[in-house]
Amino acid sequence: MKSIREAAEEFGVTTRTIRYYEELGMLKPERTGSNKRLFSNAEIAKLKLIDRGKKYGFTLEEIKEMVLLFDADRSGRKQLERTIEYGQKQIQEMERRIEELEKTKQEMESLLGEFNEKLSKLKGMEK
Amino acid sequence: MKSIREAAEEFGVTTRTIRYYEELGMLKPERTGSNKRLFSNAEIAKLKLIDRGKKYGFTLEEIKEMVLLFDADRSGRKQLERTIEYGQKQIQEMERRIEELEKTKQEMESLLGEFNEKLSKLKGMEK
DNA sequence: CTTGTGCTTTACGTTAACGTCAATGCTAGA
DNA sequence: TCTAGCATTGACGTTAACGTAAAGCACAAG
Repeated sequence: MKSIREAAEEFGVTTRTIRYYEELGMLKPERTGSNKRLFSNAEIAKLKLIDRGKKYGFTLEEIKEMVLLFDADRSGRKQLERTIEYGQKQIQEMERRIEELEKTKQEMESLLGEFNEKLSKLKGMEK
Repeated sequence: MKSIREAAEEFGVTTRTIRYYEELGMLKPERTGSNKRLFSNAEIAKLKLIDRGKKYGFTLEEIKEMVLLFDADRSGRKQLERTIEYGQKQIQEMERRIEELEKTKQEMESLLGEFNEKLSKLKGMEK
């Protein structure tokens, strides 16, 4: 069980940020007797998901949907099926993004290739 | 040469958005005699880069740096070297993001694997 | 010629994702 | 017991990335 400060430092965010995520319903930390937040392993795992999600440009609303996969009441079969279906959509979206990233990366690499050629020519000329 | 409207429609954004990118110095379209914007292939290529960049969460400021690789005055050797160096950094950053995306994707896949097991058990029980 | 349609700039409005500040409360240590 | 250092909940401020509205210019159709 970690305090809000420990959790915040682990992910390089402020405590305000963590409280904000709670406001949005993404986190549900327990409380101590004196009303202070306590973060279990499960809540820390959700923070990890949020951290990653932000880095590649999902909105908090989109991330929330993912996070809820960890929270969902999976007791019923119907609920379980819906969760799986939604999860698969998320995975497809990630695959799409990976492809686009690689496409752009390749474009930049070929652009840099051209620049390198130009540079070689310049080097050849100056001797 | 495309009009601002054609360019906007090609990327599913408004004309306001395109003017905003110009405000930020990311685009420099030519003008007609009556002061209307005209987008060459090079400007459209930059818009393509912006479009991609946004999709995986680079800020416009970050994207601007990339776009400037296309614009840079590459006449001098020093300038060319700097451009190449910067481009390589951008590529590394993309590689980092691709790795993270794949890591998260795998985590979600294993989570979904667990759910599928649970679902199988439920199905087994109900018969 | 004027009416409509689309472009122009200028300027203020909006939303997400926090930052910052104020007022208050617990609690460990001098 | 008092105070320093954390936590708490409001509440208002800020920035990026546009949206929206106003006022005017250009030009093709009727």
